Amino acid sequence: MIKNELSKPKQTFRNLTEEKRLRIENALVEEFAREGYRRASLNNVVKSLGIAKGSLYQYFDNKEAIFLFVFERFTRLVKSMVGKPSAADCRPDNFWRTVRRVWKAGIIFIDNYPAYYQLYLNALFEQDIPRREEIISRVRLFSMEFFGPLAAAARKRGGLRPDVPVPVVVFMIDAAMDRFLQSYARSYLDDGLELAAADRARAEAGMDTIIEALKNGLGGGQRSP
Amino acid sequence: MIKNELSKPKQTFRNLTEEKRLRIENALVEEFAREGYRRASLNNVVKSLGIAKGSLYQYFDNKEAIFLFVFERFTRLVKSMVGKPSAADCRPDNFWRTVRRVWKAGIIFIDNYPAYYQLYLNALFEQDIPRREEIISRVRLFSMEFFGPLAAAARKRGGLRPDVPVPVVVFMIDAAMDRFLQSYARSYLDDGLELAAADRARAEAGMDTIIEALKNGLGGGQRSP
DNA sequence: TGTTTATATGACTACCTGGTCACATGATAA
DNA sequence: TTATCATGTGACCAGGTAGTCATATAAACA
Repeated sequence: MIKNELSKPKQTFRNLTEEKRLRIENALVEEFAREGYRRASLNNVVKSLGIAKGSLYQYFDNKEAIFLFVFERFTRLVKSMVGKPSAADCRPDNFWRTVRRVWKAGIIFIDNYPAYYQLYLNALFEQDIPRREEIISRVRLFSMEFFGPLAAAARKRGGLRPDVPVPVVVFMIDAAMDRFLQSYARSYLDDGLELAAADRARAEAGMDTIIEALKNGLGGGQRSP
Repeated sequence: MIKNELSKPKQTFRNLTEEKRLRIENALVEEFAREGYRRASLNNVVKSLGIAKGSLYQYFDNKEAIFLFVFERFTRLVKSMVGKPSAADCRPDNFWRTVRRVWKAGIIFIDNYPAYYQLYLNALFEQDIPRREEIISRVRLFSMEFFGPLAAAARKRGGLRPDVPVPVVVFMIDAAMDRFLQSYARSYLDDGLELAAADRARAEAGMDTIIEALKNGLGGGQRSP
């Protein structure tokens, strides 16, 4: 995860009272989440906030800077919720427990910040997003950076199959987790798991089934040599 | 998969020569693939085609109808490439071979029709797409309809673990396949598998590793009871 | 030939966008 | 009080959009 700031609001913005700043930040997230980057309308935002268009440009340089600022808040939120691997996470025999912990953090994140999650989905698949590759890999690399070393350690200790390369392990966990969370967040993507209702208990049960299946495989009794 | 047509072009369009019709269809796919639905510009399309704006509206009712028409062509293409389960596909001990066949069909589809695949990705994640839920579930349900019965049969015969429900089996295969194909199609989504180069041979090798891992699990030697 | 019917055209409308700028407001300092 | 400076304002601009419609063209038919 690169430390550099993506975008800095003007001093004027930082001088605002926290209340007003948060009101503006929230309105911006909501708009970008609902409409994506390109279609998001700053006219809309200022209208809903009851401030003048010019004010927004006293706070930020342009639309791109606004988007990057909002996206950076998303990555900060994710990092603060998932954190770095703890000492317990690093014990190789805790590997699947750690997977479960991070996965659950994802569920909680969506419950707490649905708009920010939607913002991320939009960034993932919309074209012409400013510095798109950079901001997406900030999030995607996070997964590899987090799970990669843990998986490598677990594999060395025999907790993971030696014939599956670490990148494939991370890929599969990430793919299952991502798709699961997308289904959880957006009902019509639901694939028959019926997570739509956003019933946290049911979601966790589904998650556990999937993690077990990742660990033990889908195949029948006999293992290949 | 519902049979109803999503959108019908006007008679005028159907009266065109095949050459002109295809030229127009291709230009439309390219535009929607590159820009998504909302930002796609019909002005752009007619300019690049060298026809008049009015002509487009002689062929279709409006932008929505145009998009739905193009998307329907995508679903038709997918269906024609994957087809229905063959007799061989239905043999329970051929389950993983069938997974491999469909997965490979996905790779070939992306190689042959990259714009159509991009169109699908846009539809997946853009907001305010006409009849979005309907058209997405048309594609997603396809996976369940195709693999569901095969998985159920394989599970009954002991080819799949009895403690993993069929929807979970389909979910995991679909999630891995989808994410793999997304990485294959779009380099910056690559998660360390290095499929970016679109090297078909390497892609198939990666696919095989993932399928094996789906089948046998990521966990170490010992199985849970 | 003249007449009807189908298709092609592009100027036009109403509306939206991001961004600008001359000016208004209010607070602080001299 | 007056002067200075940060902040707030909204009319305005250039440029884009989807969609319309009167008119031109061409083809088919009488």
